[in-house]
Amino acid sequence: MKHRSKPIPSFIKNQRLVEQRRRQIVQGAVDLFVRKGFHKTTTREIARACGLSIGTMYEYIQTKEDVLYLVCDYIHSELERRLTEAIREEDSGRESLKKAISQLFRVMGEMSDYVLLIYQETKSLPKETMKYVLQKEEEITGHFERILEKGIRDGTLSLSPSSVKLMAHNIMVMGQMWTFRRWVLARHYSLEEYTRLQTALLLRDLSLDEGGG
Amino acid sequence: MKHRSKPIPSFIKNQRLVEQRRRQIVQGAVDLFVRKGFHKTTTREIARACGLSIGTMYEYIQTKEDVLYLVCDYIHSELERRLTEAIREEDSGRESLKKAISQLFRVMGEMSDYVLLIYQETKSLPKETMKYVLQKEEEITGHFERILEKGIRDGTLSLSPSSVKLMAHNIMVMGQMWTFRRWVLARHYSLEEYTRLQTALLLRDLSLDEGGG
Amino acid sequence: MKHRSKPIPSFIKNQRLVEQRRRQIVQGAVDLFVRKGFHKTTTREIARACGLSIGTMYEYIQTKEDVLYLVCDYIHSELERRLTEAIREEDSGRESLKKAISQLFRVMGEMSDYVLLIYQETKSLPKETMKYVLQKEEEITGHFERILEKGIRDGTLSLSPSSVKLMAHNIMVMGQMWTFRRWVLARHYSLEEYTRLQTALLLRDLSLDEGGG
Amino acid sequence: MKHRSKPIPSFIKNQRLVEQRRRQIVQGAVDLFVRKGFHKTTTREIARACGLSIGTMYEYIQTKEDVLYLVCDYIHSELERRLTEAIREEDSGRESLKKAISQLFRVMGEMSDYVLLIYQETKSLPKETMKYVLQKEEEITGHFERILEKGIRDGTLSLSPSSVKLMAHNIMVMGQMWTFRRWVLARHYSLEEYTRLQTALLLRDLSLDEGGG
DNA sequence: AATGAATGAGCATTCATTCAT
DNA sequence: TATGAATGAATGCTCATTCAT
Repeated sequence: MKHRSKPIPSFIKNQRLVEQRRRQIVQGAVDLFVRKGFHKTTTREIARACGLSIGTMYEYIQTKEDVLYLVCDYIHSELERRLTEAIREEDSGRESLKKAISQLFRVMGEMSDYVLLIYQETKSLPKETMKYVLQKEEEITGHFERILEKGIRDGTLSLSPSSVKLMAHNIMVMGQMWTFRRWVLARHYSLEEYTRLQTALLLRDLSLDEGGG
Repeated sequence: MKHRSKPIPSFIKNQRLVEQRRRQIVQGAVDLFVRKGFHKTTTREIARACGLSIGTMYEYIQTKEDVLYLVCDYIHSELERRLTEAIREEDSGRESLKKAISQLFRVMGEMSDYVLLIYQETKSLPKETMKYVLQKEEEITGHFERILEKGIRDGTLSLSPSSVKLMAHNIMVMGQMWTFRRWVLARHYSLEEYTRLQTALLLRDLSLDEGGG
Repeated sequence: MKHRSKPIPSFIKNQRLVEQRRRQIVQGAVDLFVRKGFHKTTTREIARACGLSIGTMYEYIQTKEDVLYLVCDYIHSELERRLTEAIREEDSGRESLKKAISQLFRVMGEMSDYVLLIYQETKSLPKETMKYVLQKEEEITGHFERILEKGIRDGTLSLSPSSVKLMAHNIMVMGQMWTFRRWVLARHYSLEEYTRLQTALLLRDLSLDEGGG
Repeated sequence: MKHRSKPIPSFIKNQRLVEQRRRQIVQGAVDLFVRKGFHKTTTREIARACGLSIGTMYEYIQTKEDVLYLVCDYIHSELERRLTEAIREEDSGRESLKKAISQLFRVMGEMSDYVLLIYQETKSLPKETMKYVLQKEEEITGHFERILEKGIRDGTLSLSPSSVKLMAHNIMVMGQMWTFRRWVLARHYSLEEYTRLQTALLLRDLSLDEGGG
């Protein structure tokens, strides 16, 4: 199930330009959304932030919600890109998992504002558009599912097949947890400590001698 | 550190009446917020839903954001009430934890719309008000910390003291996870299955023979 | 088939006030529409012209098109009111017709700007709303149908029944013609001349000795 | 007084090309205007409909209102062309009139959408431009004046000279009436019936034995 | 001659809040 | 205490027109 982005119509014919301008729009909007939230950000602010006139901006989008979608899609793509770059084909399942979890925590630490944004504003998207965003989220979780399955196959991880999906989600949630609860966790743990403790917990759940589910 | 609710000024002297009317307001607003989100709900709609005129409603609040705060506070109180009613003084730490986790998943399943609301709209509160909400959240997590500490003291749970807070948050997050990811989890697991699998995972992490942290 | 006006929702509860304010709105809007046309008149101009703030005006209407409907409905009502006040029960059909035609031309002469407005802007109304306006138009024509039928019954007018409707429309159109073609007719005929000539023509068509249809 | 079309400046030198492109523009615009009205049709839509880029289109017109003028002028020309092709020099006045009326009703029936367009949108033209359109309208009516005069001269029609203009306008209005009131007339009469009844009425008014005006 | 990206003034509409009654 | 009419700044979005290429 390969993810397809929702096509946003544009009045502009030059496709290259459309992509460039939309990157501009996303870059201008993302920090505004993070700082003020989607609803409190005005289209005029977005236009100013991305260096386009309001009229020009609207040549490349149809509604303000399109900007939110573009932002969410960008964040997800960035997330996925950075996650997958840590995965090597030749590694064992367990090794892959270790690296992926480590990268997950690092990336979530660095992109926590953005991840928070997705969780808080996805519901502001039109129903149809929201599905695209949720599907992308599921797809990212899918990478962990595949690592876990590889570990089961090559015997380096222990997990019942029916728990694979759940465990993949658990891993993702532990990553996101830092973004949701940083305001309190950071008072007690550094990101490194947090990463170490949570990784230990997760790997122990998947150890051979103990079994899972 | 006992939680104190943020005092919302009112023009009305009769404190009993203030409380009654605010309960009315919360009951009218909460489902609107769940359904449409805070920003897309108008004060007129809230007034209609709670059976007050717009003028009267504003006698009991100062701003629309006050309603959001009252709603968040109500949800948190309800959450805490239902969580604590499952905890018995005479139980062992391990026994308490089992019951509390079981109750947590049950309550999160039932209140998932409300919990989602808090996570999506807290950021719409004024900075100062937001602190009250986050503090209440932390306080609820505190109940699990205290159960874990009891289990360590009475020897029924195994956990390093420095991991207590983290583990309490992990438990809370596993509860909330159902609200955030229900859209996909529910396609693969029933709430009962989900509860059973996650509880097993959590309790195994805290088992005597395996040690924690 | 009694005409019912389209109900326009309002946020204001006091029905008396709604009617008063809507009269204000109509009075403010009608001359703007006549002078500039519906599309070139802004809601702010209407609000200013009727002495309401833009916000207040929108408490009494839902859309700008509602104002157009209110204006059309007002014009039609005024037209009908002035037409019917010339009709006496005790008159013969022929006598009624003479008076009605005379009054029709007088009223059309006086209200020609307004009548023109209806003809030029009705198509700017939403489909559903347009039906109400057209129905009212038909209803006004109906008065002439009934006069013609009376004349047939009392033997003072000669006309085949199947031509009654057509002749009623012919009469109406001759009245409106002055509003559509005043710019050229007025260069050659005074309204009095015009009325005299057209009335003679119409009455001759309905004379006993000649028969109709 | 021969009608001259209003000259619309163009940046393009090649006059042949200007005329061809303007025909294209009119063909693209006319149905859009009929369907959506002048104000609700955008220049972009017109450009798309006539197969020109927006920039190219503006090489051949100066403003959107120029398109409306071109459309009105085209409709009038078409109207006149089809009307005059039914008139034969060798016919008597009465014979000419019969044929012209018959053709008038036929053409009005076929072009009713277009005729309606002129009546509803002429007022959207700049004052100066509007005069050209009204003059053309008057010129078309002039054809009937000339036929009536011929009938007076050759003794086949009876009409006082002072009523010639009025009667010519009456004829035109009876033709247009079908376009204005088709929505109700068509429910009671077919176009054929309508034509027969109205023609009978008009010819009776002009009969020798009865006199006119 | 043709193109189409850029512009920004302008528009209809909303809605939290106030305050006279 | 309760009411609800009044307010107007603010917002998302449009579109005729221009002009550099």
